[in-house]
Amino acid sequence: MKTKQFQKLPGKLYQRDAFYLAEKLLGKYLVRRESQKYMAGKIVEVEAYTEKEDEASHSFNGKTKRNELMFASGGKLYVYFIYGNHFCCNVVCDKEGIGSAVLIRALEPLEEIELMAQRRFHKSEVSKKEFLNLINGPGKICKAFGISKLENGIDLCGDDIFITEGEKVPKKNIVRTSRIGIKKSKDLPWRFYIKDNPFISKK
DNA sequence: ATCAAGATTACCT
DNA sequence: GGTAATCTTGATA
Repeated sequence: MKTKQFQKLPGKLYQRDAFYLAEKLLGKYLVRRESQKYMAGKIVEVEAYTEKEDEASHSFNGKTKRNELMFASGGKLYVYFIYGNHFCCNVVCDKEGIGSAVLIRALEPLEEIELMAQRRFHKSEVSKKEFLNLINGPGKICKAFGISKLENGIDLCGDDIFITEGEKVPKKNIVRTSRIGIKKSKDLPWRFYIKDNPFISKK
């Protein structure tokens, strides 16, 4: 695969806070290994969720069985099930005991696009429109990458799911807005995406 | 034991 | 633009 030349992000990067990590993850490559295949996409949209002053965060009311991964040491994958249908994946960040994570909201397809298309549309050829909609949402990413409850807690420093160095995104190309799809804490500007990228989930 | 909400998506007009 | 589908979780409305 073309992306294998890139180095995995160092584990200590995930120990930083959610805002630092959210911006840092833009332009990096999320890679999912399945036997010999490596699916990959460029991270183009993320959201930060923290424990304090964030009513929309799963961690706001403290640790529960569902959200305990958010309180783990940074560098794990936190996967949750929502609306009876969809999984969403988050990068756990900060130190052990701090309940924060970065939601991966949208990717630009890079590798194993036919496999992603199979998972999403049950066919390997996609139209232009289907290509744009392949992994431009948190539920779609998990469907295409085959991420479910089984992947909850995976260590991103391992070989199954990891994030590599990718493309440098200049500060001026990072847009910061309020988050999407939540009712509480709507006004906090904790969503970040790459300016003018066609694979953003929503304007 | 019961219930309402939810970090979404696809399909409708 | 609007909403049904679908089910796990956490609080007890």
